[in-house]
Amino acid sequence: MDKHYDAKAAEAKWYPIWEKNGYFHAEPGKGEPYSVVIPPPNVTGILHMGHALNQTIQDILVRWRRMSGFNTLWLPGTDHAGIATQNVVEKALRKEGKRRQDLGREAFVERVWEWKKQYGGTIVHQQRMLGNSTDWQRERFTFDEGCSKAVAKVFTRLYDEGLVYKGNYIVNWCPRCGTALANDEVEHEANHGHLWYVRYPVVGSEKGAAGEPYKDYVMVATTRPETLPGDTAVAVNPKDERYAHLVGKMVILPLTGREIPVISDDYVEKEFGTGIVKITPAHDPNDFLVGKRHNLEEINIMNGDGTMNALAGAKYEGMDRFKCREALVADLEAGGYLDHTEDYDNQVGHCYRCHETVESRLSKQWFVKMKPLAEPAIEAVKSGEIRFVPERWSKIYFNWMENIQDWCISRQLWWGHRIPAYYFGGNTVVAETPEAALEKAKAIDPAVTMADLKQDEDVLDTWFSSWLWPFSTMGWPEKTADLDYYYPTTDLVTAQDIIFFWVARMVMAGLHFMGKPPFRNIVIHGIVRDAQGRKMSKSLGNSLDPLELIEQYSADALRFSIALITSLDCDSKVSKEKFEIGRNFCTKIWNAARFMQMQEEAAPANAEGLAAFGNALTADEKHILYATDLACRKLDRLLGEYRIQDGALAVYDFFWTQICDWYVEYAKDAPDKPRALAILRDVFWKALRLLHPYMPFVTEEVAHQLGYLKDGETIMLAEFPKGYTDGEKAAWGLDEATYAFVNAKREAITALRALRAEYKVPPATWVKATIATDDAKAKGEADSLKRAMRAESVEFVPAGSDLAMPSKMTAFGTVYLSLEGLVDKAAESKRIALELQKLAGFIKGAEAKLANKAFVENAPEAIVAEARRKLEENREKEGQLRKLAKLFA
RNA sequence: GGGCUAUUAGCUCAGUUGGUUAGAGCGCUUCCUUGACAUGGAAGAGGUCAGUGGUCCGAAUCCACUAUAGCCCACCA
Repeated sequence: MDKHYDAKAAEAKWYPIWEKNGYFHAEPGKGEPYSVVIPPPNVTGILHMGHALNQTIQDILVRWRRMSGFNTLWLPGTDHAGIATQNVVEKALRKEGKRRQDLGREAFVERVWEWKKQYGGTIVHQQRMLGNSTDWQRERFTFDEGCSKAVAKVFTRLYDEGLVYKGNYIVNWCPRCGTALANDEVEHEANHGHLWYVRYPVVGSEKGAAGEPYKDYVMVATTRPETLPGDTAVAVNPKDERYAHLVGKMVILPLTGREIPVISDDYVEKEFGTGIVKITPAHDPNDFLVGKRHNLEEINIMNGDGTMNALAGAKYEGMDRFKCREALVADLEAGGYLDHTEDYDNQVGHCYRCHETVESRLSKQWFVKMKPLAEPAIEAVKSGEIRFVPERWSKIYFNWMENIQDWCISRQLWWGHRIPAYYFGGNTVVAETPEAALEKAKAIDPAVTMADLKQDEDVLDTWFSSWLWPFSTMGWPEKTADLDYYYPTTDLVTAQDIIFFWVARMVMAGLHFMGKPPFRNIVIHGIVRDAQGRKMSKSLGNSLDPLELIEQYSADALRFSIALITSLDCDSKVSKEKFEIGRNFCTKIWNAARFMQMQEEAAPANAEGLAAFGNALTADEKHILYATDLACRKLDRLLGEYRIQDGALAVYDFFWTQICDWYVEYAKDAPDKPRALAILRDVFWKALRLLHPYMPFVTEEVAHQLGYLKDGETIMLAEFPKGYTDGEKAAWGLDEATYAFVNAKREAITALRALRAEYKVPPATWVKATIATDDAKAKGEADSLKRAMRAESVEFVPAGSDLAMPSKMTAFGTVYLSLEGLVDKAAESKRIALELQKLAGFIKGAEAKLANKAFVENAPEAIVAEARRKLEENREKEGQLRKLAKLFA
């Protein structure tokens, strides 16, 4: 083996082998299925830390299950991402000085497909760098033929069921993207604006003095004066006595002369502003509802691009909405209608894609009725059929589901699934294909031809295809073996920010169209943040690029470090240094492997293997076997509970501390080296397989280097270690007591090393150690202790012996270090005094505890006994120290 | 306004049915380069577990309140 591990070479070598040999590929049929669909990244996307986190978790679970014998499918793919992708291509067009309108719809869509062909593979390539064991033969795209079929089918079916409808509705509208947005595509941000107080004269009021043109008026407060020309009423609260006399009267809309009524509605809050609100049904969602209740006219005064139209008045027509605001305010002031202006902070909606201020706009859109879909989705989580991990997310899910709003699904874009609704002569038909639509149309009017049918211009919200992902990717609406076998999927792993966008809707779609939930467990992880806890973003420039990290530290290092900092309960803060942990661990694994190989070359491992050893093993050998057994069981349990981080920590500690720090040190000078190495060989192979889900590349490379695997074999498909059988454990004499005995022995070794350090005895100096114990087994460890302690002698004296030497108490016995060298008496005396003080504090506490009747009577016996033992021990220690203090006095 | 979460060592975090003197990694201090590994080894310093009150023999852990921070939902023109 080379002195240094070449991660880059190993990673470049193994991934293509895995892929080519079909190790990622799953076939329905045998065994127990385990399936996961990947949250499809945007086809325009590049791999960021969020993906790295998300996919590392999935790959760990998937590799673990696959090795554990499950028939495992991890299904990859990408999302066509309507707005995002269209924006990217439009941007490219702009560089050529063209707009999409110049190309026309068909040519533009063609152009987007070309873009996809050329650049759409970026993220998919990057996912391979991470080591994702996704079944690439099943790679899907939300806009591919099959998924598109599923979308058309779903739309048609919902329409037939009356769950899809087209309605005049107030929607969030992005003037820059030129499309409606769903509620959750709008981000609210703080805005420093103004509140303008405007007088609306009561009809019939007399002209007043200058600056106050009418004597009788109502005053409204508004943040959006530019919508004034669209007002069709002013409203007061029905309980507001101040204005009761006005209700039913008419007022004059300033600058237009139009007369509008004063109405009363609960929506108005008495305390806010003047307690009088202008009602603009076409430009505000609340006003829209008020307008519906009071049968008010809806006057749309704005164009789709954010400019004013003719209904705003000739003067403002064509003006941008913000320009218009300024102009209108100036005119109100000039006309004496503006009373005063206040600063006012509120929240304003912005487009989540392009950040433009969102407009409320009246338009015809398609909607899905969500209530009937939500009810079974709530039930599925309540009943436990679907489980959130961590469980608390279900609360947030319920909260949303129970207050669900209809989903606006039409988008005024060109890139996406075109709505399968066709119009002719005032009729609408909805069908999966144009042919089917024509047939339906003919049933209404036999004379209709294809040329008469006009398909709806809009496309569907991207999430309208994503919500079908778990089954559309498996071939639905066809009946397929995949669906039969792999649906419902087992785990869905995603971040909290798309619970509503995606997860909740998948649950609804799965239950509605498949009659089964799309997945059993929803695993929600945190977001990756920077060292200061800020979200990673391009504009802040605080993003870490996973590809750079792979370049610098290796994919295994990235994966392991991510796993180690991943907590499902909170967001993860990362900085570059964190990835050194993973890299260092890779190096450690490599070096340990080198050590084993070198040792084996010098003294070949016992070839007969572990079975031949019977009950002749040393305590240290039993200990490592026992620890290995524990590690296997522990990791299996932790992964089953989605405790990726705890698992990483457990396997890290097992490998580094148990194997490298202790067992390898033991094996160097083991009494029966071939046997010790044979054990190491077995333990190491188990460790590699435990590590494989976290660090697939280095484990594969080392497994081959060490000859665990031949060419053409892979650790990916090796059995995940289960620990040793009861039979093996009995034959070798593994038990808890021996395990504890060796832990105690290590404690003694550590104690002696600590004594050396405290008394400044150089590590190379041979010392004399004494241990006070009556345990006959302990005495049998003398040789091994000598080596570990670098002691020329280890003597045993009866427990309770009282030697005038520095000592430490351990579970193994009291360890004494004979001081032959020189010691700074004054410093020692001071240090001992301090320690005595500490001890006295503890003894006092422990005595009080044991004097407490309630404790002695109520606490479990073992706890009380332990407390007694501890107290005794510390009293003894105190005595020792006092003696030492005299020695140094 | 409604909901959720967090607060443990200088930093990032464990601590899952309440039970030894609260742990890990990084950082810091001291010592160690005769080969598995300095991307390493040995030892060490560092915490009244945000605060107050309560339940209990016993609380980082359970309850209440307070403070601070963060997230989500809904928004008052």
